[in-house]
Amino acid sequence: MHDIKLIRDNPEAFDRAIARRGVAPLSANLIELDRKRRSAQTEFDELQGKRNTLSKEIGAAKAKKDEARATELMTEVAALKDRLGILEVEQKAHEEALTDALSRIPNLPAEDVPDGLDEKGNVELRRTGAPKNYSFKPKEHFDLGEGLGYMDFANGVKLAGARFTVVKSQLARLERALGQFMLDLHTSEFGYTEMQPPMLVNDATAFGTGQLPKFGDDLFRTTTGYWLIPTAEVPLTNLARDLIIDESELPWRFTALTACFRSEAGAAGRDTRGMIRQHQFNKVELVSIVSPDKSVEEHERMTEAAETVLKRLDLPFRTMLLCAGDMGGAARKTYDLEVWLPGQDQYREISSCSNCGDWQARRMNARCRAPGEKQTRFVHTLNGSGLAVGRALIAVMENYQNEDGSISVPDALKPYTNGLIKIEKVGK
RNA sequence: GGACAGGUGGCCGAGUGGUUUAAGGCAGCGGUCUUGAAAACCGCCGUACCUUUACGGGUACCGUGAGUUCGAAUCUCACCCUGUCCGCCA
Repeated sequence: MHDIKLIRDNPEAFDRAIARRGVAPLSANLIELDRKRRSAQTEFDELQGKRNTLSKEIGAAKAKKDEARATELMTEVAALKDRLGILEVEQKAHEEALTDALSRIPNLPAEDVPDGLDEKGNVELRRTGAPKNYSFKPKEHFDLGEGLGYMDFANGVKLAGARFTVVKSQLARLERALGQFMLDLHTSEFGYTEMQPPMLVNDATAFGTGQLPKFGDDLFRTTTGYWLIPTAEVPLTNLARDLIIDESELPWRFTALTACFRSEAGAAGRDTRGMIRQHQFNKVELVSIVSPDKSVEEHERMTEAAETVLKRLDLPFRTMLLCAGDMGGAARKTYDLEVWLPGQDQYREISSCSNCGDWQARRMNARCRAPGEKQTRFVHTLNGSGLAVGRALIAVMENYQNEDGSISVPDALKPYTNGLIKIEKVGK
């Protein structure tokens, strides 16, 4: 959500900024809508004030038993009614139109975000860790998983449909270990508080983080009107909704391991094999709520927390700075972490860390106040995957595979696997 | 799911159509007093929007939305939420 006052003051700058995201100029329309809204409201307020005064006089006249005077005043007020009704409807209509228009515009890119319309414009910032040399041709995760008998795509289809998988036995154990490891890291070393939020949310919550009104098609919805969360960012960020938080309490840092549900409406045909793109997957999410002057440094800190997961797992990755056209609508600036997948012979996204500035905070009406100050300010919100657990499982499988199709357990996960150090086919 | 009771400012709580401009209290902030503190006393003490160069002025908000009325925290309707009991249930 954008601040109409800012647009009013800097219309050209606003149009230039949204142009970087491929959006046509909007400021002239918005300003006109705002002008109409304000003119209706001003007149409405004045008339309403007049009515309130007269109504009070009616009360006074009746108290004095001056019925003649009261009747006279009542006809005077009655004359205001029609105009008042028209103005109220007009004001509300303009306000709704303005809010709706503003809520559909993506966030403005930060100044240090590069130009570009799609992923080709992203900038590689650094590479960490080097891909291993394999003395054999590394397999993709689905071949490894099926070879071990621990990744069952047929039963995923049987139980649910395409883009669902049943993970079994030692591999399920490994996935659980990954989640525990990540949560422990973020809570004990980076100060995040572990949460178990609802995985079904209402309209207001889905609106707050920006899924609604534009992207409802990407979500699953229950027949009772709940939305299945596409990421724990949605419930965790909305914890700040409708609050005025004392700035001495900030930052708030939350983490959660939840299932995430995505309809993948626009991804037909992409990544159809394997577990890369599922309707349901587990993810450890990081969310920070900070005062407005702290979000830039918090963004770096959060990205470091996500990178640390990959470093501890000794998985090679690169850090990308997304260009203006490739970011999600809520973000001002986004870093993607892409993990090396030797089976696929390429880097694949495993984390995305975004600074949303005040864009979500305005939608949620999430504010803060410095001690002793009267003025409230919108908080800044940040979210990042730390990491996508399903994809981390894939990355471990492909990077730690052995020639015989078994998978070594990374050192960092050994405390979580109850003695299991190698995943291999057991029994029949 | 059924029955009943509720939802008022940061918190408690009064308020069933018009001097209510939401009483009073607590907490908080400032002041007087005090070596300092406490107590006492005095004052301040919500959010947003519109308007104004400014000082200021105005409007809305008593769970949400609609309605009745010249006028609604108060009356009507719908919905949401909370509590208690019953039923069901991990």
